[in-house]
Amino acid sequence: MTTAIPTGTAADTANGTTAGTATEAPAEPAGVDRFRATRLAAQIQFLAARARARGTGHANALLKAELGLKVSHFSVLSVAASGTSPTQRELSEFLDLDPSQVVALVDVLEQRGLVERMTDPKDRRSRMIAVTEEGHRVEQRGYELTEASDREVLACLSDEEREQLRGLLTRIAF
Amino acid sequence: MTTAIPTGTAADTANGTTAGTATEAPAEPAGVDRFRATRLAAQIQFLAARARARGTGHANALLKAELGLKVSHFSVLSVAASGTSPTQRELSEFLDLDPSQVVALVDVLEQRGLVERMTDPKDRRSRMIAVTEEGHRVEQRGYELTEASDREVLACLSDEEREQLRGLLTRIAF
DNA sequence: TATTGTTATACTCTATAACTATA
DNA sequence: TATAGTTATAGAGTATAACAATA
Repeated sequence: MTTAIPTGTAADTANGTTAGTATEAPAEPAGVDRFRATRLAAQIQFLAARARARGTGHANALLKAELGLKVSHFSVLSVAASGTSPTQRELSEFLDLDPSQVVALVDVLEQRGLVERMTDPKDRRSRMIAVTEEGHRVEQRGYELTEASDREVLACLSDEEREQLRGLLTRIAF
Repeated sequence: MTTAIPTGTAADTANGTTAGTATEAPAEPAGVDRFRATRLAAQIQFLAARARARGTGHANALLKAELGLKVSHFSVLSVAASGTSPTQRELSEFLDLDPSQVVALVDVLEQRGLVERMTDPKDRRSRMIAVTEEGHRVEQRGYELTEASDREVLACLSDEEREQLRGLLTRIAF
């Protein structure tokens, strides 16, 4: 929905002498692109927010279209499917979600038969989230979709640059 | 509020033989850190969302404490203060905000005397946002605060790495 | 007493539809 | 007719408080 950022903004090089409309001013970006020179637009915080918005929007669209899930659902499912038997409390802490949000997300996943709540025998207050076979299949497909989303949003970067970015973000995130 | 990510998680190297409590297992991260080995936690999309959440949370806290503003208010103010005389429509497009959101944000800024709405003489439907002297002072302070927030959140990176990150994110965001 | 999960609730953010004034 | 701004409103996302079961 909100992925309306027009592509091909700065890629209009190699124009040469094929000037159709008479726009010969050398360095005055058209339309809203002139704000890219703003000092706000150079702040990493601002850029990260934009990049995340694009990424989440794109991934949400892919996941919703094929699996009827959102990124938040997939996050819970993916951690649960990693063989670590997380409790809801742990999911809440690791994914920066409120415990009540985890309840709602697990409810959806459970209703679709993708996960099951199992009481932890070591602490009967806790619920360990186990993933069903179908859940593992959906998680696998969701992973492929989110990876494809990543590649598309980061298509302007080389493989090496993507790994650079992953490394830098990992150090910030943890 | 949500910036409760505990620091000093993986920095416990160089422990040698000073094992106080008998935890001699070589590679089993404690608590919630074991989920960092999840393949979800390696996705750039996931990492960017985390980094942004930390950054926005921190910047919001600083801005609210000293200026009573949020990042979204500062974004509008900062673009308006850049000498580009943006209209609300342009702010909406560049900042990925709904036009109705821009109305509310400009309302707040105007009520505090930081900006003024001026009808564009070339198109009397549009409102150009002009920044007052006080608005420029607040924007300057807000910029310093958000820069400080950036530096603190990115403290784990060297200056060179920060510029690398800025460059990569710029290409993704635009 | 403290904690996990749960429910209900409120608050914020975001998106939509209808209206006005201009074009 | 179409667009900029405005208003009201609905929906999603997020946070808070109270409760039951368990520690």
